[in-house]
Amino acid sequence: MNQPSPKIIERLFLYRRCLFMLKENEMNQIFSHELARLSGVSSAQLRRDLMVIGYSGSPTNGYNKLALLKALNNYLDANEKEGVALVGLGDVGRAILHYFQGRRPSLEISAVFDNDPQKIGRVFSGCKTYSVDQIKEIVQANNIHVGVIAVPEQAAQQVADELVDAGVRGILNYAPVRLDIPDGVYLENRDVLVSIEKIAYFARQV
Amino acid sequence: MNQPSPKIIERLFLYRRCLFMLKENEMNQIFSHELARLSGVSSAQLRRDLMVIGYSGSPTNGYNKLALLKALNNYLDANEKEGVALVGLGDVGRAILHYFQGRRPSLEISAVFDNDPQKIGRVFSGCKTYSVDQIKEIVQANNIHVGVIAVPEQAAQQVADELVDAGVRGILNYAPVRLDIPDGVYLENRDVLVSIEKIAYFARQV
DNA sequence: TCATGTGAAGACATTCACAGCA
DNA sequence: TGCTGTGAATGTCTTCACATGA
Repeated sequence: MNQPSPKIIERLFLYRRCLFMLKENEMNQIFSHELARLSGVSSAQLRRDLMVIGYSGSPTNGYNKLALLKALNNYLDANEKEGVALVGLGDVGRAILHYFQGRRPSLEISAVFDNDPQKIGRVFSGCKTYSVDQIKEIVQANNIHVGVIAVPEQAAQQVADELVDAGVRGILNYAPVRLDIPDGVYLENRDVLVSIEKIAYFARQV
Repeated sequence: MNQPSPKIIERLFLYRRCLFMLKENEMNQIFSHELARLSGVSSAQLRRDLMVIGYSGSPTNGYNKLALLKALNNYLDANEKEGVALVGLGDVGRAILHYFQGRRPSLEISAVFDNDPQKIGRVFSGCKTYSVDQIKEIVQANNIHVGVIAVPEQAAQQVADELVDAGVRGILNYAPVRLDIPDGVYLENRDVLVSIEKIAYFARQV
């Protein structure tokens, strides 16, 4: 099969999280409509999505939770631990760092960059802070392929260029600018301003 | 025309922001391919999207920036100023508050809620903090229809229920849980963990 | 009987391609 | 000529509906 779409991948991560939250329960089987309900999707969509990971349930008993979880882990996670570079330690950067660190065994923020001399050299949430001038050096030395941009809009494009130059292949951008990124680098934008405006727009419609 | 899709609305907000950034330039006309380039979409898509706001450009000169901006404002903004309720003043809540406040003339965070007695009653970024027990009272008194949830996952569903009960019609959820929300309330989820996992997944693909 | 897996249909989104106009 | 606005075509995503098997 071709590369599954970002939408499918996102839902697979979501199913995994929902399954994970249930792991404690005594029952170790779950039906597609149950997991679908927890995830907020239709059961047809859940079953269709699961086709891509090649795990099959039983028509009588549904899915085995642990086996499904294992299949999802196997499909979604890297073999070795992966590092993430976080650029910008303002409110947004700090929020991401505190929230993210330690949540996923196979993924960690392994370098943080800022241009505030007060912060450079210090350790936050177990993660050392470097100058933004060192992006290329540190990202390459640590073999990092994922970057999160949480700097003000004026600095975002330059940071993106440096990350890409250093070999980063996926970028999550919280700065409210459209980044110019070469093909082959996966980019998603998370603009709080646009998000809230959009919610407000739809809240207004009858 | 029917209600345009969330995707189209989001891009309209994006076009507006790109136009706004250009406002200073001396030229007051812009071609679809120029604005499309800045926004990172195809010119065909830009033109198609603009159909919904009913603004027409000229084949010779393209679009008039100010007229287009005005048409977008008219289409996207409410007539009166709208209030937003922010629940949770941890790292995420603070980041949103600092970033958002004062950016849009027609939209402001007009009430903040938290359960930390140290914060209740204080004013942050011009915005008074209330106890989460007061959600219904304050949201209704201020005629708020948009809520942003930035509380830990355990508290999120209850906060959502209270917001909906108070009359909120659009929710932006930063807590890493799937919320159960009645039809008619517009919901979007922004889960940092899933976002980064997804980026890492695609960064890994050749 | 009831849930899975999946071909086929349907809904939705994007792109193509061209008429019409200055 | 070169751009806009848009019908038609293409592509993608979601749902339907049913054969299959326990």
